[in-house]
Amino acid sequence: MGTLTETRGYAIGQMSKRTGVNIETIRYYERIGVMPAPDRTAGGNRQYNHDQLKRLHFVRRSRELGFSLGEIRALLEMADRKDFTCGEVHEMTIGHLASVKEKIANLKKLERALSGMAAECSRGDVPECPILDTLFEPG
Amino acid sequence: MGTLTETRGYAIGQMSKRTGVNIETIRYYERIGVMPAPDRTAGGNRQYNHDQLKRLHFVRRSRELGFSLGEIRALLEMADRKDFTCGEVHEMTIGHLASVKEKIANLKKLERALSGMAAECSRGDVPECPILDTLFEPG
DNA sequence: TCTTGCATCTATAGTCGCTACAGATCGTAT
DNA sequence: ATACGATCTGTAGCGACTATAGATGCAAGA
Repeated sequence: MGTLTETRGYAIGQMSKRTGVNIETIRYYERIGVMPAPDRTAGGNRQYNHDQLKRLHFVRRSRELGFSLGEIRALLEMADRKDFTCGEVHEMTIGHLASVKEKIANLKKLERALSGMAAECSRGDVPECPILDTLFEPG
Repeated sequence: MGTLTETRGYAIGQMSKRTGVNIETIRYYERIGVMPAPDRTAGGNRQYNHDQLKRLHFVRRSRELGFSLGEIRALLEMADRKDFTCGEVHEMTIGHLASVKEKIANLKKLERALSGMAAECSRGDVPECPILDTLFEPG
């Protein structure tokens, strides 16, 4: 039965496979306090429970969305204490969205600059290149 | 006259002001071999020449365009040896451009996901939030 | 029961690109 | 001569992991 599996919990490798988070990274999350210290087997191996699995999913999904571990810690602390409001979470999300938009804008500038440089390049076999020339310019 | 200034070279602070690169960062570039070890005054202060100023400009502009220090080192080595061709530089630029485009695409995905989550949020004073719910989901 | 062999353990160092100290010395203007 | 800012070295910290070494744990087969 699944019940037995549940009471035994998940080994770190199981957690890794289920969430896609690297084993080393899971231990790292524990070290920095993003994940709690789990139970241990008699021999000292980590044994996670279902809540901890959900928590690790949360961390991974948030990281994928570009939240920093600091932001994730803040979100998790609110969720742990249950003292958050939906408005607070919304605010954090909007703030993060703004920084994502800014990053996109900056990268688009880069994209234009790189395309421009590449377009002016003859791609020839010659040892002179407008790209390098541009980069050596002071302005 | 400017000639005197030129023979004396630039102190690290001058380099920093002219290029916008932090003093600590200039020393860091020297440590990792991106910038050469400059001459020193009798007392041991760094004295840069005009070529080194140009080189630092190159590094800064390339960093602004998102090239890694590894890529910059490669470009500089080619330029130093003068054994590069325009086509090689073009190739590196195009490769970098591709990774910039990829980053933009990924960030746009994030942007959509974050906007979607924020839109479903009531922003209320209630301690329940569809954003957190979404993040806790396994999928 | 023993052995094989993968999984996991701890601790430490490395990555990238800086940035921030502390405490000493240099250089220059008055 | 002195004051003061600039620069010096060396080291440690950041964020978010990743990699390694060497020692164990654990489960399954003979």
